Amino acid sequence: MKTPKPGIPVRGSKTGQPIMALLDLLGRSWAMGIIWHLYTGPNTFRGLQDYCESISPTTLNTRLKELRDCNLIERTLEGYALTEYGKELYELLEPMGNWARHRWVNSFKENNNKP
Amino acid sequence: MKTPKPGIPVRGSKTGQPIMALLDLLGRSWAMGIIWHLYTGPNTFRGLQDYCESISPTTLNTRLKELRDCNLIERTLEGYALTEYGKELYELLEPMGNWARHRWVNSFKENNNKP
DNA sequence: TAGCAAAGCTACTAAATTCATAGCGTCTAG
DNA sequence: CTAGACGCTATGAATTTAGTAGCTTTGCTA
Repeated sequence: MKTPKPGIPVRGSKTGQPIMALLDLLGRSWAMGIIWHLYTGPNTFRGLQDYCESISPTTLNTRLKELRDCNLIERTLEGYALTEYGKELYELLEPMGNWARHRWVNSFKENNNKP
Repeated sequence: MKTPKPGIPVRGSKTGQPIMALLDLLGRSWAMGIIWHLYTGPNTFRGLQDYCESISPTTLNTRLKELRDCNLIERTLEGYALTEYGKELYELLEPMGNWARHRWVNSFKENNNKP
């Protein structure tokens, strides 16, 4: 699977606008989950496998490669870890946690839209 | 495809933590792209198809259903549009645009990691 | 120093998702 | 009527992901 990077054609943009490359990258299974989890600290391949429960090693490996190619994570002595860029991105993602918990959930209580 | 909602088992959380449900929902092809685009204003099914270029009507339709089930978009007389919740979510996504353009791209210039 | 366990994968097949294309039914304008 | 736009559905092929097994290396440790 081709790694989406700014400047090359990606899903949603033939010219590879950075935001579209980013949305393409993050819009793949487990990509955001991995970043979310790594913020708690570096982790090993098997550790991530356990965390993700249902991820296959094939997918985990390609996802890790993509995230490395895009400079969001790197390998350290303690396992995979977020880079500076990865941490910055996490911090942009973080507010979604509170929003999901405190705002989004309300939308399911209104007009009998049960989860 | 099962729509991920808070409170039910989703990818990454057997108990359906809201953030995991959200990451599951957004981690599907075109989901964030649709939200990103709809912020510019309501659009029709065919309009979205054109915008997304390579999306199939099947996928577009299931994605629209999921986003509607999760209260992020709705149908209006002018076509599909973001709900209040959808707009809120967009605003959380928005900073990623600048970050991608002004920060992330730099990571590809360092250490000859060409896009 | 032989054995064992953990880590980081690769290989392979099956299932699920997505794409690509064609076309149906409804509505509105001409 | 007829044509075109719209919102899809149907079908089959291609791509992605899951599931399981197991190889290779490293570091104990007995």
